[in-house]
Amino acid sequence: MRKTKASTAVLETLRGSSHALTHRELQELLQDTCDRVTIYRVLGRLTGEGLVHKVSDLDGSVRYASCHTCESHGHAHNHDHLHFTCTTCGQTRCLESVEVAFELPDGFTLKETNLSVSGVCDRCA
Amino acid sequence: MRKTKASTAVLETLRGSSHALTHRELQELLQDTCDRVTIYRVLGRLTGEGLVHKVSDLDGSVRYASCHTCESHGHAHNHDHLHFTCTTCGQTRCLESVEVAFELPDGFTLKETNLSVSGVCDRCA
DNA sequence: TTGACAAATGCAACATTGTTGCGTTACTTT
DNA sequence: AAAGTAACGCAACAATGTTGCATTTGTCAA
Repeated sequence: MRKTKASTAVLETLRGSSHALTHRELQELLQDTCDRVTIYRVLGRLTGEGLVHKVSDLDGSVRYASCHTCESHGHAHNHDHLHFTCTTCGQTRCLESVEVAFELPDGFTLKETNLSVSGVCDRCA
Repeated sequence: MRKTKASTAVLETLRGSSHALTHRELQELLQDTCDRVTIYRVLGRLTGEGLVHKVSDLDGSVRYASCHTCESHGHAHNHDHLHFTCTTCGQTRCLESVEVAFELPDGFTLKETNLSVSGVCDRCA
């Protein structure tokens, strides 16, 4: 994957954000840095590379967040943390510290996870 | 909420399915029973009533499933079970037997959950 | 440093998914 | 049976995501 104006801008924006961003939010933040379509393609590549992960909310809206803790582990990516969407401020944050425990029934094998919950966050409490 | 041709058809279809259905799948199954828009509105009402729940997959696609175990508990709905999407057959199923345990940090309060994982299911193993 | 190849971009067009307004239909209640 | 309102169909719109193709731009090797 090449280092381009668009890809670095997207990655920097995601890294600079405390919460997960939608495509729309990214587009607004990036203004005229690059095209709408390019953002989609960059996000696709970044998630493929494991630098970013995709979160689908309870309502079905899709957001992206940079992998803070993940990168340090090299290729053993672990996105099994919880995503919290605050119903007051609307922000979706990665709660990387929260361990989620579950056991799949016999015959099932695990590949990826997307664990989202909603409620009121600490800042809005 | 009134009992209409559309609402009963949607609910029966969801109840008769072993897996969660997308709007598109429902539309194909219901053929000319009702309009596309009506399906959206019925699904909205059914989820509001707690007879159906909405599942957002890892990839962001939205599915609906009838609440099998939930209904028996009356109004204390519990959708905290796991949703499993098989990457082989593509079906998303509710694993109601799987308990998911996690603890939110101080200051956070829980409202709803959407716990989705992917992998290979028992039938495709 | 330069040239070449391929990846990445922009643009336009399209596809899918979900929403809204409004006049009409059909449940439910009395 | 009548009335009131929820639900419907249709059309139009809005939002989100995808694809094809000509052009630009990183990257790598000479």
